[in-house]
Amino acid sequence: MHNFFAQDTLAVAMGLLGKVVRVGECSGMIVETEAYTTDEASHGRVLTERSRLMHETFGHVYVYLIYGMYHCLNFTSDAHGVGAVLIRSLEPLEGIDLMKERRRKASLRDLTSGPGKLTQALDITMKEHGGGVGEGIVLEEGDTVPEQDIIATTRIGIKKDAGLPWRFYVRGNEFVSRKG
DNA sequence: TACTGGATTCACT
DNA sequence: GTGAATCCAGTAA
Repeated sequence: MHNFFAQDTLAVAMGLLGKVVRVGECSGMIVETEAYTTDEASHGRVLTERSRLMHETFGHVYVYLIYGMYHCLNFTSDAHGVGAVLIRSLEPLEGIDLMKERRRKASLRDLTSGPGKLTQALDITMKEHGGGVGEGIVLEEGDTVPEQDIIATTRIGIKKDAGLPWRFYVRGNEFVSRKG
């Protein structure tokens, strides 16, 4: 799995679709990702303390706090460049009751259909930041296909002049990739 | 040292 | 469709 993250970021973002993220007893299949490299919208465009992980590692967990309230889960990528893949949505698989409790939501659809939602459901915070994939946050090969269309219910909140990152998601049994 | 604004979500109209 | 919540990394001075 470590070599998987050495690939270029777009390949990693696409390859993550269908894989399963597990944190403790909770798990979900990745159904939407977003690729960030050195474009205007990416933290990786400049080397800072925060973005150093994107520059210097691959296969590591990159978590940041957004709007002072929500955490976003990324995996760093690209052995020879700068990159990270944002996990935008999951299809809940296991530990659904616990995830509902954390989210205070009854609807399966709303449980992990957004970057801030899934970190809340899986209890992912800054404590996971910098760890290697496979430590607290485990990635497994998926052995099923998504049963329902679950993609992030909100638009990407990137300022207009920054351009838009590549997005990958599953719709039906189809893998879709598009810019923006 | 002091702003500024964001890879979001939710409640409300 | 609109606006508020909330905090810290990045930036400018």
